Amino acid sequence: MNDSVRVRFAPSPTGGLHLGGVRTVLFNYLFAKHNNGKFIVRIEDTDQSRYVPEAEEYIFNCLNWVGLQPDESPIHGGDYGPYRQSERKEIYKKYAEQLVRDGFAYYAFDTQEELEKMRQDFKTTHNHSQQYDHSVRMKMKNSITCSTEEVNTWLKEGRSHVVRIKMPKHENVSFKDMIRGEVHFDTSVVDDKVLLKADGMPTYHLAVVVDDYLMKISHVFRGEEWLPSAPVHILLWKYLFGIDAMPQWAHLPLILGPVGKLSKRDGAKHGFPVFAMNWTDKNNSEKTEGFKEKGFLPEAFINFLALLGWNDGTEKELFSKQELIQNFSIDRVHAAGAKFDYEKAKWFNHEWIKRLELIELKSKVKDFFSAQQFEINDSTFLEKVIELVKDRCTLLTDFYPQSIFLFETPTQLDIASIQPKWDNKKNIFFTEWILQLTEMINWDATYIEENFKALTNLHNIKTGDLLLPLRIMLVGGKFGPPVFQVAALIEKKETIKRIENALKLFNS
RNA sequence: GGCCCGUUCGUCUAAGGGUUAGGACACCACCCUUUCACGGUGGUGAUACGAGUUCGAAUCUCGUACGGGCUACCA
Repeated sequence: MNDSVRVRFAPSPTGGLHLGGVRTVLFNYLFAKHNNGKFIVRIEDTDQSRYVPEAEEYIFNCLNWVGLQPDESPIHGGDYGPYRQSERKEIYKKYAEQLVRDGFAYYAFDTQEELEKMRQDFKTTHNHSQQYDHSVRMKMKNSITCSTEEVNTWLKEGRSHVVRIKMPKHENVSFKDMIRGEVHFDTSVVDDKVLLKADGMPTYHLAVVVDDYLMKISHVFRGEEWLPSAPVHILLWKYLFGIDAMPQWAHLPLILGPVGKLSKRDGAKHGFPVFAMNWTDKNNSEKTEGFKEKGFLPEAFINFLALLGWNDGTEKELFSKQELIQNFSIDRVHAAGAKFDYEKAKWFNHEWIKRLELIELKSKVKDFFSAQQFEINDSTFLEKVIELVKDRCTLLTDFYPQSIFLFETPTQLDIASIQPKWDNKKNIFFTEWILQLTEMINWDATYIEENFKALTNLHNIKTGDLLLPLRIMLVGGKFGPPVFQVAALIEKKETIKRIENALKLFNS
């Protein structure tokens, strides 16, 4: 449809990658791929105080895990680099100065203390926090209020200063959002945002406009939290590159937690992950659990994320990445925020565990066993195990408890649930069954079951009364696949061994 | 406080003037299952409120209420 589609995800390397961040990546990616366009990742590392060195690598690891690979990025290369804003510092400075020259921005020399004083002085019951805007601009220390000589001297002295945009008074700025339609702002209520900080780094507002222009970004998908600063960006586009060159905007609905915008805290409080992968905060060693380690499949993860704010208009809910690419369209993204539902997320995962190719599932299950210090070598056996238990596994972490007894003898038996009804009659039955099992030649589930039932008849005991004891003997608890299939899988020798051991325990 | 965005079952959503307001998750009941699940059938459950436009409004308009976001030399 359009081969000049270029979109970008622009994370700030300050910590773990949030659910909402991944959803933004997803919509960018799907839009790009649907339109044969390019998906770019740009690192917005302009805040030196919040910069976390490990975060960038972590972000790319997450993208790798979910399978949303960038076409261009600091590590994938590309023709529009550098892709880290810290490496583009000089570029922004040039544009900031151009804006000052053209009268769209100005130097401001106010110290932190002076800013604080201003906010206090102008604070009223009706104005919680006074902005640095047209109403106070003339009372502050900047290149509009001070003489040219003064300003030049300060500049020469290297006095600490920022560049601020000069918001026009009473101008209507509007643009067409792809999701929300026309959105209007009165520039009088927008403040004179800082464009270039005292350390020479740009703020987001300047950098985003400059880089989107230089990197030829055609469409911008970002979270709804950016909507209020859109007028600043629109004006910068107008001043710097012309409104015709401006990309199309789409402000994505927020992903909500139990109270407001979903946060890391919500996850900790309610026991669900919020980050894509495990993240450890180096400062306080605080660990935050990720969807990957929690046992989610990337297929399920992107599937439920896509359905948070988008649907294809049919009742279809299960989409592979390819299907998402094919069917995605921005006009089916809706405007209201979506509350994250962990139960539904788990349902998606369960569905994907059931439908994923055995080969792919196998290696993941193996990894989760390794995480429990248990190495699986017999791949064919593992396949049988997966087929047998996958219906009972919602998360990949469930495979271990749901099938470990197929690999090794259970150490803990739930004796309590059979003890009250255990008697010598049952003991005699099992003792005799062991003898029959020893003679058995056809070791398969149906055959074992038939044999078992025949013997219960002979002993005049209800089969149902013996099934649970057998299950506890072989599995250890009241769960798991059909008990004769368990016996078939663990083989004759092990079955007999487990019954013998359990018998000793039950009778003591 | 100001500005901006939003509002259909508890949750995710369909229905773009005419439907008994549909589906999915969760929940409940029954069936299947001599365990636990899967699966199957059915059920509870929603258009925030008030005006207007219209023969007819969940759908268009306005107001109110409520929810959310922003209001940093953070993104």
